[in-house]
Amino acid sequence: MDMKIAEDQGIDLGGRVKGLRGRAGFTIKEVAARSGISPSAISKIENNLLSPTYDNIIRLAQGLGVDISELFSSTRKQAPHGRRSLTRAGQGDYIRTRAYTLEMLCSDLTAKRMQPMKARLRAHEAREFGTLVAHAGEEVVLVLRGQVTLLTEFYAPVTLEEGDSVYFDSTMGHALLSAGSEDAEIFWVCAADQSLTFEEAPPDSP
Amino acid sequence: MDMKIAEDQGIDLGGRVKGLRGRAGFTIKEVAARSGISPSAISKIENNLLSPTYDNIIRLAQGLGVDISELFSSTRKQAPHGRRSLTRAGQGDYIRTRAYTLEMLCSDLTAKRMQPMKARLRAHEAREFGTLVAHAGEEVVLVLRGQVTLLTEFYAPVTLEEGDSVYFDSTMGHALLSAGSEDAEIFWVCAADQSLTFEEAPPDSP
DNA sequence: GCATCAAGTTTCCTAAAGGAACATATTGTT
DNA sequence: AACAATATGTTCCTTTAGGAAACTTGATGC
Repeated sequence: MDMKIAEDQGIDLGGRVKGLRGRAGFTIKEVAARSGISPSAISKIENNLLSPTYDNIIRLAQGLGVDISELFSSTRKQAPHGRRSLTRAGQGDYIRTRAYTLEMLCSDLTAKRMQPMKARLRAHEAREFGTLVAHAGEEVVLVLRGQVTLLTEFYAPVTLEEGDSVYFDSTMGHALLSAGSEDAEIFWVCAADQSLTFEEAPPDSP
Repeated sequence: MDMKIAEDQGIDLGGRVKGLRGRAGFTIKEVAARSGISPSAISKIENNLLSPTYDNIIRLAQGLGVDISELFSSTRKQAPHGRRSLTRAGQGDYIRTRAYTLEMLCSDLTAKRMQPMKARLRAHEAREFGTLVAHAGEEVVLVLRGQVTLLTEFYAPVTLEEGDSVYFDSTMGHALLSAGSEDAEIFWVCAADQSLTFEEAPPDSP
């Protein structure tokens, strides 16, 4: 008696493959011919008797004529429903970098889609900053106090006044400076691709 | 004499994993602990000596803290690189709903990962609001002016003062009210997963 | 210098992937 | 009903995935 695999993760690749194949109107043989995988292996995959390797996952997606993401939980891991985190003014976690003093907000929540911060911009000149920073994701900035200069790789510098907001792609090099004599303060939200989803991956031990 | 695999498809999973791991600052052992895969297997994967199975691909992505699509080349949702949008104070697009007056910011950019808004909360009583709203995504709120009451499905109401911020999962029913006598004003960022990267999957019909 | 510890690799072995051929549904045709 | 037809499942077997532990390699003490 063979044991089923992979279903214990709640993924059910087999059902997904069977569904995609059925919707496309292919037989197992056809998918086998189109993918280069043997019919027997495809049958086993559909019955969750076999966990295909990386190479065969790529071939299988080709054979089914679907995007690879269709073979993985397209319903992205649903974040925990119903979380809430409150940070009172000034009560965040402070981090001091070369150019910024950051107050990380709601940092008790992990695996967030966004990271909100307040920042004091201590740099007033571009040279204080060094090179522009670039990383995956997108950012929103609202000026809370003072004037802010936004430097970006592909645009001329622009100065923001209190209440102004800006949205930009952070894969583009960027830096924020105080434009006035005082340090400016901003509200800053970053959306990162790869939120640090620290999740245990415990095999269910019976 | 071992042969390399998978590279013949031009995918180079190993290099990709190595890059992702390096960027995240993990050691092989750390990824092993986070993923539940043995260090030796991860080493082999990085050197293209082993093609991981479906289950281990999922675990590996978890261990690296990245989305599965990061491990496949084809499925790169291309975010436009280098966009920037500026909205001066008061110059957003105004939308008036039953309980809010919203100023949509940076609305000239489409396919954003986040939607920033300013909102005036015109409702002062829960009954003015009706039922709680719930939708996919996560939200950040910063109180700019006045006092705000946040009603949520699973928590007791809480009152926020100026400068306070809150993060919550918007799949949980929620509503925002002005707690003081004046209408409160907030900065509001919503992250929705609208990343509908749907691709044609045309079977070559004979 | 040697000892030590950490990061990564290799070896050895077992358990699982996956192909070829066979076995069993399932469906249509007379 | 029997008989083809094809579609799917199973068995047997070889190759490969992947874990445990031994082995490099490199950096840091003493």
